[in-house]
Amino acid sequence: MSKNRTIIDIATALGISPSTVSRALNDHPRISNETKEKVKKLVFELDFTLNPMASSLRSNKTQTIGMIVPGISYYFHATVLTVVQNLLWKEGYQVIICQSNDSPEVEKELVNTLYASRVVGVIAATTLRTTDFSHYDILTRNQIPLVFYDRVPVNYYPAQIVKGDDYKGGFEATEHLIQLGCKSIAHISGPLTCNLYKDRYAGYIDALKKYKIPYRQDIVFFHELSMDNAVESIKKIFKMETKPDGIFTANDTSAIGALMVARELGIEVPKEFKIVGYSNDPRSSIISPGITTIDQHPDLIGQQLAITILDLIRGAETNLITEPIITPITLTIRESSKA
Amino acid sequence: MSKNRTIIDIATALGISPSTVSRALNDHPRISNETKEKVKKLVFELDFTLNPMASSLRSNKTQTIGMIVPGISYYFHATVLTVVQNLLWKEGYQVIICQSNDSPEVEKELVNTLYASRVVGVIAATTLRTTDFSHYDILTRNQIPLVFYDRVPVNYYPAQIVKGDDYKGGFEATEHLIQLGCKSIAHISGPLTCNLYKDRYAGYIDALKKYKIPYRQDIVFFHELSMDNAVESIKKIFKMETKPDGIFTANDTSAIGALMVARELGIEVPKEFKIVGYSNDPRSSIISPGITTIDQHPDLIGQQLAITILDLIRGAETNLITEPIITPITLTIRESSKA
DNA sequence: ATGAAAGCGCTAACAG
DNA sequence: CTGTTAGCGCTTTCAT
Repeated sequence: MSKNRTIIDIATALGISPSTVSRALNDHPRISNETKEKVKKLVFELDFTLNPMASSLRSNKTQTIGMIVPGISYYFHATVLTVVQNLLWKEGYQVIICQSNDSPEVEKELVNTLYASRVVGVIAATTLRTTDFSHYDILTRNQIPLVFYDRVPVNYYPAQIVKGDDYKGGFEATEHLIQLGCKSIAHISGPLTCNLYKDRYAGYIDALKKYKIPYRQDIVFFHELSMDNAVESIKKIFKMETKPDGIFTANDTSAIGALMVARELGIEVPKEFKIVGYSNDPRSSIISPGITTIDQHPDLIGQQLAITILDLIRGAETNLITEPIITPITLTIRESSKA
Repeated sequence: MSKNRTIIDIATALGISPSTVSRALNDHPRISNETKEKVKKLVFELDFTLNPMASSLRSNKTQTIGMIVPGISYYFHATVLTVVQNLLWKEGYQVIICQSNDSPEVEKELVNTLYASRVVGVIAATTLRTTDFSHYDILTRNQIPLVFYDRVPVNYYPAQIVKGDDYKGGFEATEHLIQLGCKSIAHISGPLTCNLYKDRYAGYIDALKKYKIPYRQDIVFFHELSMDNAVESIKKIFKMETKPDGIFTANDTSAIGALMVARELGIEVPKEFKIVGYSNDPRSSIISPGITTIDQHPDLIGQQLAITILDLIRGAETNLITEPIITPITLTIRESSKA
């Protein structure tokens, strides 16, 4: 194991002091350009890098940003992660990705570990069932910038929020079905404790109101958005006397479930029954008929997250938390909702 | 910002020395159980955690493992990452995930940065075009455990390898088509510089040989496995005088492409043309007809990776590199290859 | 614009 | 089994 070089090696080689080398490397203003260049040249030649542990220990600051997601492999989060990680890496930050596996207990532990690791910022999508956010207090209390995205606190919490326009998504999905002539539109929603479903549901309701379509409680479902649950609900729908002629589901898995049940029962989509999902999961474009869905543009959300956390970290003195940042959505029309 | 507690606070509160606290916390063998418990109790009560920077600086060891992947959002890698990250986290390691975006230059930079970060181990899937692996030397030269998976060095390189059984996958896919009665089987492969495609291709060849099916150069394609490339190749196939009656593609995207072209041209799958893909991408089960494919069990690969890197890290003194570890694959039969 | 000196919080010899 | 003493490599006063 070749012993690592230190700042002292650079200093002695150049006949200057370690502090000067340190300052040169950190672009300290009161160091002559001449010295800076001299130092940087040698550092480059020797392929020297500062020991990040030593820097962090001394300055009590890391270059690490924590990111908490329910799971890496969900399409939406994977895409957000990809963008965030790439952008922050370019800015010299390590991103440490943590998975809550949708467990509030694990989430709590993750926050503590991230805090103990002295991260300089945290980006988090909470679990579906997190209603108490006090385990994040340790961050806010210590002025560690915190940005929530996607699944965010429903009530006030002193952290920045970045999220897709779920209300608009719900509204446009429903309006689209109405404009296609649907008279009775079912809805599969997740639990209303989660902002995502609350907002999409609100959009659904308001679209119905706008077009004076009566709300039918018997065709609106609230449950975890798994395939099994979806299939069960859809089957109920198709057994009703007055069947709905369309459905808006709060995720694409449920929409796929709806399509499968319809196929099984010989109900023609979109002719007899129209479907709109949510998220633009890759599967929704592959299945036939393709499923109309709301694209949340996870890449845009990722970009916004990177920008936001960097702003907060760099301007940490001033309190920069603003109103929630809402990113746009796009209704993506496919065969499942053609006229 | 509440000042963080140190080991000294614990020591003075308990009337012992900081080194004893340190040793107790690190489960040093020559510390009395009594003292250990006393220390751990207080540490628990105060919610104290060691400053990882200080520990790392002093011991010149981190608790960080680097992982290099082409991209987080590829289904296969996302699944592997999920498992690896969860398992290593449980063992007290941070995983720092890096994306090469399939660029050898970026990959090189990542290795250097990980080395500079004093990671204690690296897990890597190289880019499709990495043929020179010398940028990994900095790790092996400094005895930092290195495990390649999926895309691995084709020639000898002194690092552990974990990979799916690509040869067998290629063989079984092809044999399956033959047993279904196919007389002429096309193949879409990636570049043979990459072990994945080399091995799958070798399996294809050997299955043909075993069943005495002549190799037709005009129906075997080597190119990047994108949808566009696949569509182009398949169109060529269907224009031929003697059309093949089946195809084995080295990934699922190409298989989906094949299915789409067939659908467009009114060629019935599986009746006239049978398709087998590779990877068991979620899309392959959703599309209709469902696509027969080779499941690589990314979760098993992830488990094996976690076990392997931990072994290497913990037994770093002895050189533990073994022959490549080959994980099993499973032929997953769907409608695209029914008799 | 630069240097000298102190010390971040911890672990590891070296004692005993 | 435990305490004492040195640093790990860097940044940051405080000097000049």
